[in-house]
Amino acid sequence: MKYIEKLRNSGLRPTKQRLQICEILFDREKTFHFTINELDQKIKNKIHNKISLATIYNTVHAFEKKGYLKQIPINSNQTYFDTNVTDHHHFYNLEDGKLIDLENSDVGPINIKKKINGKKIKSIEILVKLED
Amino acid sequence: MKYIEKLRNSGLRPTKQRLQICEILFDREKTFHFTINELDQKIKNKIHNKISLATIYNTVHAFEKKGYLKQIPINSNQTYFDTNVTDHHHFYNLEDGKLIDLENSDVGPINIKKKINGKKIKSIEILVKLED
DNA sequence: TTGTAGTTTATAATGGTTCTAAACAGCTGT
DNA sequence: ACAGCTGTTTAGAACCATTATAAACTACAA
Ligand SMILES: [Mn+2]
Ligand SMILES: [Mn+2]
Ligand SMILES: [Zn+2]
Ligand SMILES: [Zn+2]
Repeated sequence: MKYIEKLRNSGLRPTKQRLQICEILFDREKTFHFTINELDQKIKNKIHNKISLATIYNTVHAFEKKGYLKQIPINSNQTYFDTNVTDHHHFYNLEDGKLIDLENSDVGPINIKKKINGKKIKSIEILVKLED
Repeated sequence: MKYIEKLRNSGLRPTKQRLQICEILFDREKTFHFTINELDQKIKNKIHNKISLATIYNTVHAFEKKGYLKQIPINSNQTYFDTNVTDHHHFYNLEDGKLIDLENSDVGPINIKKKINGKKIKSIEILVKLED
């Protein structure tokens, strides 16, 4: 399997559950934006054995900590995660709650003129809300 | 009281509780960013009668609906609200979870080049995360 | 003053997330 | 191959911000 090495190199044991979750999360062309519940549904549809919800939470947080996933700041009752861990921006479709990536080339240069003493910028994220 | 008219004009009855919450929220020079719990604490410190937590939630949501407050998209276990309802951006201090306004003059023009068919942009918000 | 609709309140319910602790499984050394 | 260790999975409980409930209360118009 292609994820065994990746997990081992991160200090994570390549368990059956983690490998299956890796396939669902990372075997895709495009960025995957998801909530834990959406991931849980995808797992139920695509694999035959059961993975407990606790394991899904554990795995997502482990992957986040290792830098394979990141959270997206959205006001929702559920936390959104992103398989695209590069610095990038989002469209947020208010109708269906779905996210679309904006690559850096899709956005002109951002100039933050204000400075805060003793602080440095860690990230700059734009959220563009869309309506009909 | 200066808020009685404002509330009546919005179709909200100017109750004692709402007027007291108005004073805490809006009698200030600068933008107030807060969670429900922080507001609850401020209320406990500044007024003598009790306002139930349910009323605080009800009032904040009523004010949000009327456009006197808005939510800020932040990943936190609590929802953040903002008394500055204009379109503006934020610094987010990761150390203490505090928000600082960025006026539009603090940020250069933002150019979103990508278009989504049949959708129009409702808002553009930048979140600048700060670290030491 | 009286009626009505809007509001407040204590309390329960909801639901996403985290915790617990016992069973289980991957890995290292023998 | 086996033992032993430690990391992982799991069901279920706990947590806690938020929302729902429904009864008491209140603003206000008639
Ligand atoms: Mn996390
Ligand atoms: Mn709301
Ligand atoms: Zn993304
Ligand atoms: Zn603000």
